[in-house]
Amino acid sequence: MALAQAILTALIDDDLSGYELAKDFEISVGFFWNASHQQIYQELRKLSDKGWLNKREVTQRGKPNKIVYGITLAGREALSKWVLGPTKTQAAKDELLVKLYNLSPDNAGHLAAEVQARREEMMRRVYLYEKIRMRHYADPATLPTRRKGVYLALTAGIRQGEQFLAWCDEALELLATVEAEQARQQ
Amino acid sequence: MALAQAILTALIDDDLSGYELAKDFEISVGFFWNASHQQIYQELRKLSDKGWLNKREVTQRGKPNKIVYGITLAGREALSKWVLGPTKTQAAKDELLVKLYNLSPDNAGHLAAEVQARREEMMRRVYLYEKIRMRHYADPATLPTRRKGVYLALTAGIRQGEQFLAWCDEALELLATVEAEQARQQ
DNA sequence: ACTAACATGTAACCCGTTACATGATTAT
DNA sequence: ATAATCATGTAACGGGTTACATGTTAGT
Repeated sequence: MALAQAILTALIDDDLSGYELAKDFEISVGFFWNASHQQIYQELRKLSDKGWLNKREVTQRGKPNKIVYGITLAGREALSKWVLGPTKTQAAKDELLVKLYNLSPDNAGHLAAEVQARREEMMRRVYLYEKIRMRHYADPATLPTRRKGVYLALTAGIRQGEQFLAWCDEALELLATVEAEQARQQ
Repeated sequence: MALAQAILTALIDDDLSGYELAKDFEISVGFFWNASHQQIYQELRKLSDKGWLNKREVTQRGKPNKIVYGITLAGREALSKWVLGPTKTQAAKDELLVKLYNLSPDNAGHLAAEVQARREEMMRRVYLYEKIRMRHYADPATLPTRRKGVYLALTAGIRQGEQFLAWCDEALELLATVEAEQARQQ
C-alpha cells in the first residue's frame, strides 16, 4: 500500500501530472518504486478523493491539456505519519535467479544473454543516478536534512547497481565455461 | 507468475510437503523468492491439477501425516521451457528508501532504528548463506553445471547482502548527525 | 500518410496478503 | 494446563498487470 506514499513523495517538491509521474517516476523515486500509468491514474483519483492531493487543469498549446496534481497539507501530514510507522521488509523476488537454479548446458546461452541484457540496462541506470548524485549530492554533510535522505537512497541504488554489474561479470564468465563445455561435447 | 516455477525448482532435488516448502523456502530459493503457506498450498493444488506434480501421503508417527509432492516429467519439461522464455525485470520496491526521501529531524531516530533492524536481519541471512556457500560451493569451477547456477544465485544474494550492510553503516552515521543536530537545537 | 510522443482513462483478471479455521503431538 | 511445533486448508480483499479505449499534435 505504499504506492500512495511514493506518489506523495514524488510531489513534495514539484507538482506533476499523471503522465509526468508515470514517465518521471524513474528520475525521482523510480529506483525504488515503479508503477504503470493505469495504476497511477487510479491512485491519483483515490488521493484526490481523500483530500491529500489537489488538482488543476493546465492549458497547453501544441499539446493536449494536462491535469496537474499538488500535495495538500493533509497529504503532507498523512505522509509524515506514514514515515513514522513500521516498514514492511520487501520480499526480494527475482525470476532470473530462480532460473539460474535450473542452469544446464541447454540454457546457458540463453541465460547469459539475459544476464547481459540486464547488465546493460543496469549500466544505464547507474550512469544516470551517478550523474544526479555528482551534480546535486556531491557533499552529503553540507546538504539540508531532507536531501541527506535522498542522498542515502540514491547511494543505496547506485551501490546496489554497481555490485550487480560486478556480479554480472562473474556470472558471464562462469556461464561462458558452461557454454564452452557444451560446444566441446557436441 | 513465477511462484509455480519457484516451487518446481525447489522440488527438483527433494520431494517436499507444503509445510516443508513454506518453511524451507528460505534455505532453498528463499533468498530470491518467498511465499506464505496459504499461497503455497493453493499453488500446489494448481500444479497437481496440471499434472506437473504428483502427491503421496506419508504416514508419520508422533506427527500428523503429511502430503509430499514430487515433480513429474511434465513438470520438468514445463520448467525447462519456462527457463528459455523471456525474464521479467523485477521492479525494485522498497518502502524504506521511499521513507528516506522524507527524512527530517522528526523521523531521523525512527528511520535509524528501522535501518538498524534491517541490518541485523540481513546479517543473519548473509551469515546463513555464506555458511552454505563455504560448505557446498567453495570451488565453483569444479561443480556440476546445475550447481554452478546455484552458486551464482547464492553469490548474488550474499554480495547484495554485504553491500547492503555497508550501506547501512553509512546511513546510520549520517542519520546520527541529523539526530545530533536536532538535539542541539532543542 | 504514418509514426512517435503527449495525455487520460476503464475493465477484467490474477496474484498476494490477511484473516479465519481446524486439529495432533511434544515439551515445559 | 499451556505453549510451541507440525500440518493443511478456505475466504475475502486489495493491489498490480494486461488488455482495451480514445484523442491531439509534431515530425518525417
